[in-house]
Amino acid sequence: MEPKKKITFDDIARYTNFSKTTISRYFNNPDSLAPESQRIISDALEKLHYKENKVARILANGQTEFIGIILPEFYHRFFSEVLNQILSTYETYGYKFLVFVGNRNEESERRYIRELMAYQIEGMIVLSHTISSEELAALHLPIVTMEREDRHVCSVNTDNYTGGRQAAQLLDECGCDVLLHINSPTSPLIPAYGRITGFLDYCQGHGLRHELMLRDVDRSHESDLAILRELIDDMEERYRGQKKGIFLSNDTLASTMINLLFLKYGRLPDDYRIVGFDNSPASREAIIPVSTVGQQVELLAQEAVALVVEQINARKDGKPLHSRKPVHKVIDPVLIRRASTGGTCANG
Amino acid sequence: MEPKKKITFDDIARYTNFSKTTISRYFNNPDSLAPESQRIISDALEKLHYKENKVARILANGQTEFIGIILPEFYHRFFSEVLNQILSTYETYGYKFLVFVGNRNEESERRYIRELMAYQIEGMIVLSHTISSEELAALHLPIVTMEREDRHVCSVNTDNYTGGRQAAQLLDECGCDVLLHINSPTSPLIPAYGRITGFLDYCQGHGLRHELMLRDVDRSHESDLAILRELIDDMEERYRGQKKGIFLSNDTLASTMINLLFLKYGRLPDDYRIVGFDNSPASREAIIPVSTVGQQVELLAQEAVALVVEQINARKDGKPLHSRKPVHKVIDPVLIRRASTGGTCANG
DNA sequence: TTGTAGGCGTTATCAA
DNA sequence: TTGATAACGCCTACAA
Repeated sequence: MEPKKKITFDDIARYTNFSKTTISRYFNNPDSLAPESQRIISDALEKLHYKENKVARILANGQTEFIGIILPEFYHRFFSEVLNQILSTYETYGYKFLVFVGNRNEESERRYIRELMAYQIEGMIVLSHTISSEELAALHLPIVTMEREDRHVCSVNTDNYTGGRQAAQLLDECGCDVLLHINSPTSPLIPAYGRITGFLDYCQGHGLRHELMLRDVDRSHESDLAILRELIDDMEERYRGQKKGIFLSNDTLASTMINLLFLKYGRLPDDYRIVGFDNSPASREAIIPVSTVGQQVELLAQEAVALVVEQINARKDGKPLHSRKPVHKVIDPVLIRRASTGGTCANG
Repeated sequence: MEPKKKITFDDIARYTNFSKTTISRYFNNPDSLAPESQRIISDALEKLHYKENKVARILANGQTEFIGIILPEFYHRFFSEVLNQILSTYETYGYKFLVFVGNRNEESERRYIRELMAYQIEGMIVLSHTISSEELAALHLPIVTMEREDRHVCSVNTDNYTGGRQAAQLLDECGCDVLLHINSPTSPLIPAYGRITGFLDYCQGHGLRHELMLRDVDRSHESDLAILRELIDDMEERYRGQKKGIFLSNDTLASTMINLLFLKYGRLPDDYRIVGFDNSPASREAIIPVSTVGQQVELLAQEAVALVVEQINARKDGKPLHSRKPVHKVIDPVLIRRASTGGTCANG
């Protein structure tokens, strides 16, 4: 009962008086075997405690069933949640995931990619952003990116632009006198930039007083505290007595903002309305539940994997990978109204 | 320049007039080649755009450099942070990680394990808890568990018992009249149970008035809110006018408790002292920074991987895996004093 | 310092 | 319905 030596098809073949080929068929095309043979082989596998070896199978048929994942970091819940949802698709597609977290430089990310290629991954999902989509496309591999520059590869992203508009609209409906958007300086090539343009477009289109406040947020909680404190002082001076609608680039930041106001006033003052982005746990668990533009992370992840798998299958059918332009799927955001904008009703 | 066909050692050998063996040596033992030969081969690799194939190498030498990981879930930051830190050890050891999240039943977890074994993983790190350590040990594979029952396999865990004592001691030093510990019903086989015994032992050893409040917390934020509200009412009735030191089983719960008190009183009342567990971002980002028994997650992860790698290496040296009893490494918790217990000083 | 030959455990191709 | 044989791409004695 000690499984010292590995049992191979050869052993099964010898034991059953079939050939290796037949054993292989038992796994890959069982119905081509006589029912009786299937039983015999099945029994032998049991008796000899056979354990399959996918490495050998890969070498023979080229299908690793591996998809590589490269994440930039784990600090933001968004990334760990995306990973969680991607991993969950194992139940649907059976693909296994080789995961790298590339919180370093360009060169180390190239090493990750080289390593992934060496393991013959069939596709890749990229959320890190140091490698250009052009370079990624040159790998000639099914690739899907999320939340990053994606001109030359397929991608799945939240409709950030609509999200930005929704946030502005919600604050507008709350009867705010001035709409503020706090974000970090963002490249127009990155999907999240749409939050800014969506916000601005809505405000301009509706003739709303507004202001874009770009600061270096999201570096650390401590620096965020300092930055937000300063912004609060600034706002209270310049918009004294006016109802301020603040749209922050993520829920953690929004929650921090609410905490600061709470510390100052013992409650969320009535001349403040707050909206975050993501619908992360932070928005639900904040001292005041935060209204937020929710990303459908589960759907994002599912579509990303689906899009990679699609490309993998197309390729198996001999279709060239780049016959058509890259596909950019867009997922609707879901506006979630909570207490930070006056509860589930929208009338402030 | 289209890399249609894969370049193999054969191609390089033909191109350079060396044998396949020599090409192989270039990768595995380059110094056994003449410097001139190295140059020639190196150039050829460049010119032909060779890309290594680790699957073939694995089949030949048996070393996948894969470590399997099974996590129970991703909701608690602890798990995503552990994963993050485990993945980061790639830079140190070069092992790649195949990750499964087993938020389902026993049978699906067995499927994960079977899949991992099929890919010839060299070791495994297990944080999920549906499969007994006995069954894990029977895999005859280097295994390390964390935060779960570990009688028959190696493990790395925080010294939860000491953590429980530290929490109690801190509350004691704050001059609390009564010490409360809120936790969910926990099996004594799980390391986290030590938090309870540590807390109780300290209280009993020092003759402190105390109470253990076991409730079904951690199911969802909403139910946690309801449970904690009830507990607050209960405490305020039974310990009216007394200084209450509350030790909660994790930072998220502690933060929620503080939020509720804040909502009730507009501040953290002076007759409350709060301590959490983990030192997760939630403790820093709470409206009042939460004192906490910090887990050294980076260290935990490093030690876990180190312990797996140790076993892998020992095995390569022909040593039997179970020559000795399983090793249980214990990592010290780090008490972090913050505002929820009156700031960095311990005297309340 | 380099080469020859066999093997790793499957799958694929042709036959029977 | 089943088999024989040659891949798959690399590694490892053993030789030279």
